Amino acid sequence: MPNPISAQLRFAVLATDVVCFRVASGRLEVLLAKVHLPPFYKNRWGLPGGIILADETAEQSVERHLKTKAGIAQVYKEQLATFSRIDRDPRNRVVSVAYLALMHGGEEREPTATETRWCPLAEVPKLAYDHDEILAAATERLRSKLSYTNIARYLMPRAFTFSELQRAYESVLGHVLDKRNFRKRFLSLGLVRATGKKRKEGAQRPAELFAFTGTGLRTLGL
Amino acid sequence: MPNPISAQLRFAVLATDVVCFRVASGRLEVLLAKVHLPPFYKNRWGLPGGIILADETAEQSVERHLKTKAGIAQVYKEQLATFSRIDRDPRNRVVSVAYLALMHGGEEREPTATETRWCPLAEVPKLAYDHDEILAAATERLRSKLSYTNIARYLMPRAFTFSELQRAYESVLGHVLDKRNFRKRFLSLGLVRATGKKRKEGAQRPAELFAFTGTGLRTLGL
DNA sequence: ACTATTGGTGTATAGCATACACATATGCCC
DNA sequence: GGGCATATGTGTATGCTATACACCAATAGT
Repeated sequence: MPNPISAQLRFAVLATDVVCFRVASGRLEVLLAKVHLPPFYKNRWGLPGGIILADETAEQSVERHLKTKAGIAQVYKEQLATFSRIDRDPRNRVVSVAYLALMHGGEEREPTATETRWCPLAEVPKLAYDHDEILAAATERLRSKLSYTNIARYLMPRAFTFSELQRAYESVLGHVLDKRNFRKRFLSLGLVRATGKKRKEGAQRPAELFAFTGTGLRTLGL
Repeated sequence: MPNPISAQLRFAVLATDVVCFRVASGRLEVLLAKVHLPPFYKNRWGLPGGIILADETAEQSVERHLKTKAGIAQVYKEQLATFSRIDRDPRNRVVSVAYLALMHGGEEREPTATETRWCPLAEVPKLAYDHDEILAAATERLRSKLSYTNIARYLMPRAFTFSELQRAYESVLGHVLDKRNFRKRFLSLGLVRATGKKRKEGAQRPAELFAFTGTGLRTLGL
């Protein structure tokens, strides 16, 4: 059952897929979207995404699909890679430009559609299409960029404690870090600054609140 | 004058472009292809590339165009990024998946078509489409990967002297390096091994020949 | 044998990443 | 109010890695 649009074509159709991460309750979560496409996929999960229209860029396509499917806007995005395996879509030839998107969990931006959900990375089921591969690429990109950029700023709210920041790192990297060295590194590199405010939360010493310095993504060691 | 193929479409056409580098005579060169497309471009230079067919992946498309336009095959390739600005092609909507390709200059693989040429990076003219931007991205990728991978292996022939390897680095990085530290680094990381052979070339001490160890791309510091 | 040219070698130093243990501020319970 | 539980916050010693730097060696040509 070839799709009538691409069946007449000698060329591929272009789409985008987004791997949107957040850290919530100290866990790394991915945004998933329901895929219902009998006879190939029945009630599977996949990444949100869709066609690139003739009058939009890949990035605009990502924005549109995130907004439409999950009510998410204004998040950090970067292009990941383009996936072009010939049989990656069982219906017809679709080439997909994949994006990595990051947001923070504190802001209570829950998906509007019931057809999307946040899923802890460790519990992601087998996904439709080649989305497992795309997710793996995104995870790898995020992991490595955490070490040599300040990309974590997009996973954190405006103000945060060092414990929260460290938990974000640990949940992405998958291993624990030393508290003192962690703190020292961020402060000596000037990546974060104290806001002067404190957060009281439960029966313990109040934590100082920090914010990332500057704006935008910064690559270290340049 | 809209292209008849894409004019009927709501969607973009997909293409590839390749930035193919080599080091020859101690300079970094890039492969250019002639673009003749009145009234937009008259005898301009651009990157080699072309359409992705319905039955080929992006990588296969790159291989096909490199082979067809310049007679080049069997080179290292990696995906760079996808360029989707709406007006990047003046005729119609074309989204391009750009690739970085590397080869060594020693092998005398000269372009077969007269419509392509090797151009030293420093002398590249203003290119057609958004190819300046693509070239800049490729240069940046190569420069940075040189520092944290053994990607230089694809710019070198099987056996080479340390002087040749260092000249390759210097021509890409654009600055000179210390001979002793350079050598020490490659040997202590086990990236290269001595072949035991020597090359006599002119009125000076013969140089020992080295080869890269292992196979494939290796990322350091893992 | 002398010269010109490129090849080849070692050490000292500074900066950075890592390992590691205890005191502090709060809320809660008795 | 005193003691306890919990998360916050701090400094030093050590090893490794990157860098800076100068001289001798082997050959070809004259």
